[in-house]
Amino acid sequence: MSEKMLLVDELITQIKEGKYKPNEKLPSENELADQYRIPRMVVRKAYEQLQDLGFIFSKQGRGSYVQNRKQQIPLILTGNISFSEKMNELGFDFRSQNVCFEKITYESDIYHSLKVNLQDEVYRISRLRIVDGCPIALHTSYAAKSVFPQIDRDGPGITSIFHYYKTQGYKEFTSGQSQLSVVFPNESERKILQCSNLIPLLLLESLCMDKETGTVLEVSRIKYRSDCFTYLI
Amino acid sequence: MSEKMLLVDELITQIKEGKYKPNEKLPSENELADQYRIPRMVVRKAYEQLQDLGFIFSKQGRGSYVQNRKQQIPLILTGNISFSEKMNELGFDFRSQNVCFEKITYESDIYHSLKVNLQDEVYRISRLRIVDGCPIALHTSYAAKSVFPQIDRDGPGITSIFHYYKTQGYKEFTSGQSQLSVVFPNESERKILQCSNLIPLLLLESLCMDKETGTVLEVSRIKYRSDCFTYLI
DNA sequence: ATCCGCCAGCTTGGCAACAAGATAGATTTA
DNA sequence: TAAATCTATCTTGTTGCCAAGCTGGCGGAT
Repeated sequence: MSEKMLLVDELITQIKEGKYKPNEKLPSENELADQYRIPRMVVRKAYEQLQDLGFIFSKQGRGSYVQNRKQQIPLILTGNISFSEKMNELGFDFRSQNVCFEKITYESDIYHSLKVNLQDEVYRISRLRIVDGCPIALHTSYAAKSVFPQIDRDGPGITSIFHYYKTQGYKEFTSGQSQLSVVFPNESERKILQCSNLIPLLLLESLCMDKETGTVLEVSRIKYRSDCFTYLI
Repeated sequence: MSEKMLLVDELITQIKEGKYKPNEKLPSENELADQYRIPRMVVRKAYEQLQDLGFIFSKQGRGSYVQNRKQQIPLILTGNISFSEKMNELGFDFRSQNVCFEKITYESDIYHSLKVNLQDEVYRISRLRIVDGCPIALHTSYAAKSVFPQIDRDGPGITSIFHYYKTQGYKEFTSGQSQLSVVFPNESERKILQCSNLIPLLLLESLCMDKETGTVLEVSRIKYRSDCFTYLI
């Protein structure tokens, strides 16, 4: 197993160093196997892992090629300006797309964070963040009907949640302590974010509260593709 | 390929839900293959990926077993108190170990950040952070001899770098803007951190400066095992 | 009764042969 | 001549078989 890992390490280094350019063909499995005096299956497994990691893609009958990597966009995590403002500041072609709106079944941690009880209706609103045509983050908000009585009607049209909050009479916001962790995408997230299964996602969880009253407006969960960003904090 | 990913997803979910307990034996490759009506090779590949991800381990002739996962320790990232202070605050059995001290060859970004010139000697000091006997972070500092004239003599004995700075006459520190990204461990990092190759590491890069004079004391690079922590910011 | 060795049957690991897809060039055909 | 087809050869993908390792039970020797 270690042989595979070492080969993966070496190939990643070579790709990053630019020995192989994007869309350039890599050595065939047999060539590499002969070169390193290792079984082809080891090279195969290494190539498969590089595919999962999003570094290369392979085509039967053709060969394996270097995937062109996303640029690393520096992103300011702190401060409570909205995502679109952040991106516009940096001068990126940015758009947002509502991908999902639905009522959720009871989830204790979310209901607890929102400070609502079991009978309350809670809705999930997911927006996909797209930069230069490339989906780079999935922003999911959980909001209660008891705070936003018309959420079930308005929900499907929301693309900027901060804007919606303002139309509902909330002017200034504070965010609770944010929690950061690393997760891998599940099936649907892979499809939506168009990434392979070993792209780590940076998960940022926080609460958004009304500055004046302290009302919890939403539980916010943002999953950023870690291959697209570096974060400044 | 998609079949493998779906199976990996499902098995991870089942492990997290506790369907399979730590050190419990998983179904054999053939059993799962029969159950899901898929080739054994698909199950094999799924199991191999779960090994790389640190969820299971396999023994030839025995079977595959659930790896007991590390607990998720909440860690406060912000503030400029030292790592050991942070951990003591949380009441963890914490120790630190000097794993490496050596002069580095020229690296433009580090030299630039330290604001030193090509002739300067720069040393790398790496400390391994261990909680409850489990290595969870690798803290690497780069410091110049022009700032710490006796660094080449003192270096090997340093375990707390903040303490060393204080002995050198620096009292208060500020940290520059921190940059956060996600990387995978290389060969030596895998060995030191005792983790498999698909454990994402949270890389936190920052500068440490003397509050009074603004002198850049070090470039700091901390690699945290993402399976051991959640981060509060 | 107890111990030891053998063997059958399970497990994961590895490999070689084959399948399938693509391509380039030679060859055939209109 | 030009287009179509065949073929040799390269590529990645798949499969099935056997090796290697472990376990438990059976049976014979002590």
